[in-house]
Amino acid sequence: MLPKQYRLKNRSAFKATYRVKNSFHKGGISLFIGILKKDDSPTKVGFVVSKKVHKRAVKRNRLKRLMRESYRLLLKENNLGNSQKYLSLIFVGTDKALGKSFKEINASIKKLVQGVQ
RNA sequence: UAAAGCAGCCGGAUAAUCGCGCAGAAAUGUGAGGAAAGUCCGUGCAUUCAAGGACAGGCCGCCGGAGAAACUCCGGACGACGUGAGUCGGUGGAAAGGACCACAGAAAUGUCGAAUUUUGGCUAGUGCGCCGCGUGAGUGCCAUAAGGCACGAACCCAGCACGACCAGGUGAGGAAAACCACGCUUUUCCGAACCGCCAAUAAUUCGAGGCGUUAAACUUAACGCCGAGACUGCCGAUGGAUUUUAUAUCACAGGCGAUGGUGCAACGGUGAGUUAAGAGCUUCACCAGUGGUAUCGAGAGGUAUCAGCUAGGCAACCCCCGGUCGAAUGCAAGAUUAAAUCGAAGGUUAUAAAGGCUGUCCGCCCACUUCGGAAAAAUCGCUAGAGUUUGCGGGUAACCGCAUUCCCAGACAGAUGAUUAUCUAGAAACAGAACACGGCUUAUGAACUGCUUUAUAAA
RNA sequence: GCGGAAGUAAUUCAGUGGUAGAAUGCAACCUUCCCAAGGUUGACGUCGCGGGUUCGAGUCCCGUCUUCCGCU
Repeated sequence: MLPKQYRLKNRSAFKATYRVKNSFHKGGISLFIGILKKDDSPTKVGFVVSKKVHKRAVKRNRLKRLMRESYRLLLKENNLGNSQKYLSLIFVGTDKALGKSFKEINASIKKLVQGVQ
């Protein structure tokens, strides 16, 4: 789990990020990007796995934790590239990403983050 | 030894690195389950409403006990299944009444028709088909890893038209819509009441049919009664006919419904007696049910005996009986603080309308009431409880009592994770708290333990 | 978290405890010089799954799985 200042909270913040309609897809994971930053506050991140992806909470939590852990490691290495210019990011997991190992998830997240212009 | 039955145990461990929630000033402590699941029952807790009355309605259903309660648990009774250990059971009433019992069968619980009373009903259907980010076989194109895009029969379907026939018609009054027309207008819908028709049930009456008795005298009358009942079935006592006068024959009257057959089920069953053959025979014996009595048991019920009553199934269809339930909404309940507040409709004299009294009606209440939209922050509720561990006592048990010990998640885009190595078993199943608790149901990996039964072998 | 509905042929839908149906699609044949349309015939079903009640269950009762919808 990330520290609180990096977390995207609040329903309206999620709505605003989706409304920008700037998204990339890779390996069953979608990345939604919000608007550009104006001040120095840290980039906030949300992780979403819908109930439609799988019925069981354990499988959904597993995917969310893997995505979160992968992002945390990249943040720690300071290897996030241009993505830190934006105010908010949302990673959405789909049924294709379900059941994949940490290595595969990590590769997808890395490509997504470094592909941001 | 093998195969079964019942019960129990466990729900990964260790190390390194990088992380998260909560508490705390910090050090540090602590952090998913046996089912946290399904939401199938039952509680607590919270808010709103409840003058009163009537009627509906839900749930439960062998007996005793436990429990806050329960579609809960324990012990027992009875029934069913199993060689057995055991397992399963929504298990009151069919003699208050109604419905249903296909096919087969003579017949499925009782003749047929009409009238009156009562109750219910009085259009089915066919064709064309709006809308729709509704469902969508199939087809085409692009990509060929997944897939994406387009077309799309048919169905659902607002509505429109036609409308057979087994009977519908008149219509006070009310509502909505339309207008060069504002009307004693037109159209559509609802509809009290009346007339008529159809169906059903019960009661009564009448008729038809059948049987018996009596009378007349040869097909009628009077009185009484009425569940049906196949077969070239069985019988031929009684009455009759025939002529061969008999121990005969008769698709004659009549007697019988045993037997055969149908079916899930045929009016308790089996055997004897009686008889012309038989039976439903106030005949006898045994078995089953039912009722009475005695006795054992706390009771469900068991046993014995007498009566001689015999009653189809279905209540997991309606119903009856007994018991029980204030209703609604669920912690996103709700409380406090702060901030913000737009539109539409009806009423504002009274009535009406709308709203409330949270199943319905009567009855009562109200003067600001209803509906829709937008925006949503913090704190509390929130976890010490029908609690956990161990021991003793009571009880067959469920469970209860006393003592002792411990404090053991509390989030709000939502914590308990990732990687590597070793081990059990080269790969650990099912599965993640969201107010709490008691049950039920379902999912689930590997290894192990105890008791019991049956079979086989040996001593 | 709470509440409601559905599951029947390849598809969309009927179905009063008693032999599972309709339309479209599919297959074969007829018709035509050929195709379409039309006509005739046929295959299509564990009534989501598992128990129970009943002589008999798609229908009644219980459990379970899946899908969809609504409230917040």
